Amino acid sequence: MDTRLDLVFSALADPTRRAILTMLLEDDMAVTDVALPFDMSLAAISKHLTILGKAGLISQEKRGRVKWCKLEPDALRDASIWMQSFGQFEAVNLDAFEAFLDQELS
Amino acid sequence: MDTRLDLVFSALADPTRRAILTMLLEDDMAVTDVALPFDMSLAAISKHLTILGKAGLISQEKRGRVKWCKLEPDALRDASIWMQSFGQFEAVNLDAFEAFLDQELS
DNA sequence: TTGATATTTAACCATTTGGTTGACGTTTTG
DNA sequence: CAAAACGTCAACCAAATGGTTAAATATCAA
Repeated sequence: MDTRLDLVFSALADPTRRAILTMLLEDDMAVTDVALPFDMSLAAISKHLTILGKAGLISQEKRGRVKWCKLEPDALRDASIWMQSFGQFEAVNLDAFEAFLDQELS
Repeated sequence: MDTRLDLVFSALADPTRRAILTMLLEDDMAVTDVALPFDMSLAAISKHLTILGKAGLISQEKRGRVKWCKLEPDALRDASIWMQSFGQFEAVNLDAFEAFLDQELS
């Protein structure tokens, strides 16, 4: 019986899934388009999206034959709060965020 | 080749390991004492501590026959930044975000 | 020195994970 | 209608994960 926190952290533990979330930061996307930049089958991406969905990190809505994926950043809140309890982290460092984005997108 | 972020998030994905970190929030502990509240062998706890150590979330120092475990909250910083960024900039598109960054950094 | 305490290592096991391919059901398009 | 596009499902596979027990290695105490 996984808790929500288990699901969120293990979803985030995979670099492909983090890359997907980063892509969705920009805009909602169809499954096929999400899969495009990855050297991996569509079925594999579909599985990753299911995992992200079960963790609550994205939602998926089917319109016609296209299934749209949408980031649900609220799901990160509990996990973020959990982590902050461990440290006196300063407010988000934007330089660091930019550096991470670059890294994730490369 | 795991990145640091992979290691941190997958370390956090296990409830036993999160519980260990919570215990260490209070004080440094010996391995045996860490293991005490868990219904699990000492060897299993030892493995969990190794995983936490490789993620940089704890450090271990041996004094005599006792190995002390110490929380290293700095390791959470990058992961925390990564997560907070999603929560904070949910609706942003990258163009707007970059414009915001330019303004912020000038 | 002998024995107890602290911890890791090795071998093993079941389950989960992350990937593949191919077949399948829908929806759109020609 | 027939064909293409979108996405999932099922079966399979190798590797990783999380646990076990038993043996091994240090260190401390009597």
